[in-house]
Amino acid sequence: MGRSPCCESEHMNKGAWSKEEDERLIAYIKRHGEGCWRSLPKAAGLLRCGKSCRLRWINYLRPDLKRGNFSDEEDELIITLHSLLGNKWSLIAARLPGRTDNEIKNYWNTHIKRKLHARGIDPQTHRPLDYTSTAGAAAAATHTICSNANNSGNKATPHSTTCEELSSSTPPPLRAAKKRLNSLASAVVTVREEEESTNNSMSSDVTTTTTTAEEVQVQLINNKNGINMDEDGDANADLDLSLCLSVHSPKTIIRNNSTSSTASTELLRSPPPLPAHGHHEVFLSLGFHPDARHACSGTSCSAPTATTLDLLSDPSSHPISGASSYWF
DNA sequence: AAGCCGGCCAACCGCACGTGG
DNA sequence: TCCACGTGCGGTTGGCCGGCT
Repeated sequence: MGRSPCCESEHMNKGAWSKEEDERLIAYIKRHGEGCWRSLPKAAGLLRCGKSCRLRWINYLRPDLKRGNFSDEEDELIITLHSLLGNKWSLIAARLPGRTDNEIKNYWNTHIKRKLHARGIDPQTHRPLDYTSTAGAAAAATHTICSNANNSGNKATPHSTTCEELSSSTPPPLRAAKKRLNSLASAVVTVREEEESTNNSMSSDVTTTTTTAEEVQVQLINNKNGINMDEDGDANADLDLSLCLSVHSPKTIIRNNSTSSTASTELLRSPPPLPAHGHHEVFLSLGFHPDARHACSGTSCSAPTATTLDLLSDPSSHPISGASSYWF
């Protein structure tokens, strides 16, 4: 059961915001900053619930919002990110400055879906619409299912049965690992040459076992969620999870923008050399299938249960003086 | 001109998650 | 460990608007 609605008060305004309400909200946030949404309406003299204020600010009033049509580049980026992340609109929005998750979600549903259909692409699987029941199709479907199973909506989908099967067979540590990865996904990724001994709160959780520029195997050890990540990816243990990190430059992502879910496969298969400077796109793949590590580390990433969970990136620039160690 | 229809999008709703007591 | 609370996310709704008949 969820919590009761936050705005059950009978005297709350609902529906479209008036100009005066907008001005009050903007003025208040300019003075006091964002946060404390529950108490904000009263403090700002608004007859709205906190959630409504937050939505109005984030989706409409924020000064850094980009207005106007989506560019072709943004279209392609959204398609690429959706093929990797599924309906994780907030994560996709994080990669498009000035765009909100709501805006991207609406744009996806009203424009891009149609665009992909016109191209003969299934917008959910990113596979050709006539793609039939080959092993590859099954793998792709599973990939999507895994990604979607991680979503919170949990609305029934045409694949819901399989999804439920997968979810129910997912061992608790994996669920915790997914949570963990999601939290990592919003963390800053920094690549530096030195300071390997510098430990932040994450570094006790994550140890890099190799530090080549092209691929990093990551072992999660004894983190606070109680997950034990085994680098071996032992075939006989469901609980043996493996992670792989591959590092790519943003340009490569665009260049490899594919109309199918093989995009990530290609990227993982042949990551380009790290540039000396700049920031990097990092994909995390979590596998709970014995093939997952193998899939991530080389030949194929379309393993049945390899799940690309989140895109890690930091749009702000971070000095990179090399690529010998990674932490986040 | 009026009615219908479909597209668009701001806003809402229900739920999950993180956190602190 | 449990519970309450605040926050954020993704799916859905409903009203507005323009095009068509």
